[in-house]
Amino acid sequence: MKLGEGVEAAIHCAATLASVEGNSTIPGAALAESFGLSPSYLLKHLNMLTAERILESVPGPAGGYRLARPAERITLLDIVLAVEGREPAFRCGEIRQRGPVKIDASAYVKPCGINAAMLKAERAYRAALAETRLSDIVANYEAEGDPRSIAVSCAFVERNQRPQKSASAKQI
Amino acid sequence: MKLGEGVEAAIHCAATLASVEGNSTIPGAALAESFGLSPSYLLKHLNMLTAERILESVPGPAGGYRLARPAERITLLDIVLAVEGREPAFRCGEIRQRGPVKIDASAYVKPCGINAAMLKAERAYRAALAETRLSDIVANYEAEGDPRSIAVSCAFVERNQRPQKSASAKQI
DNA sequence: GTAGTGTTACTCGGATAAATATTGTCCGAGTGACATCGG
DNA sequence: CCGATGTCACTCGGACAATATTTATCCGAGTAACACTAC
Repeated sequence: MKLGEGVEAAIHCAATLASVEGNSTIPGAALAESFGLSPSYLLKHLNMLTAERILESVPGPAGGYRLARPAERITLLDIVLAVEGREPAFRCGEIRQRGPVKIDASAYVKPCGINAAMLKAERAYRAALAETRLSDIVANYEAEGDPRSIAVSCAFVERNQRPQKSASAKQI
Repeated sequence: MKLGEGVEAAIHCAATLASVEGNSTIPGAALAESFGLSPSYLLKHLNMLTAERILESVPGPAGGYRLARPAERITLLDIVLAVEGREPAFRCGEIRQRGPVKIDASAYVKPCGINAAMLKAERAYRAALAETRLSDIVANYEAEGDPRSIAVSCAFVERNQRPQKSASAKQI
């Protein structure tokens, strides 16, 4: 029961990208510096977000990342699943069948009750994450956050965002 | 977002121990053989359950493990936390403060909104696990499970359970 | 026959290696901006 | 002065190590049962 450290970085980056205007982009290196992370490693996570159609990447000079769709349509669940993988945390290895006493497989057609209970809990977890949209995170930050912190964030975005000419982005 | 494989083994072992009568015990080696696991490794997990007062261990010949309290008072959350640790899966590293632009720490007294959302989801996860008691697992298995599988389980318990003389167990 | 005693075999428990996943780093492919050159 | 073109610098993307965590194994400490001996 442990989430990778990259999840936190991915969410922060997505929240930052939600603040850029229009179709501008921010380079991954700038995001990494903003959070004190290794640029090369952060790209790995941003890459996963791009593969899941949450971010779009623009190559070349003045390139970078931007949200692939409005922040209202991106949930925390989308980001967590993109970074950590879609498979559930609890994987039933069906160890009840691995004992020395072998009986017919037809005795195990019903799903393991333990597995069912664990998956039910995970559904509750994912449902809670799906309730929170990225726009909620940004709105809450702008409403409740400290003015000084907000000023720093806005200055960072203003300084690093790079406008794009064409409205359509690279679609892999 | 990945649970260790030992969680599944721990829950299965606890469910098996819930079926023994009185204060009898089952050796860890027998449980390991029952699920096709390494005996020495399973003991590591059973040890954690013992440290958390979920199981009791009886040393010496005719020793083994048994539940430390009735199955009605043991939840899946108890077992998961014992094996995986109590700390939450999402640990906020406060990377928002680690950027090159340093401002006063008083700007970050309010908890990070991202952290709050992630912890809220995790509370939902734990609440769902806390709703399921070990006795529910056993009852569901006895009601819905295949008769052949139940027969194998009962035979295993009958064959490996070892009655204890004293009613009080070792309290570490 | 019964109580005491020494041995023994069985249990758990923690310390020790191997395997795997995660984290971190590096270099290459691709692309658009920019400067230069020609008309 | 305007357009075409070649170069270049900047971007992302995937391949390559280092570290941390998880998994697996081994050996030792402890304990109660058992057999044996003495009474």
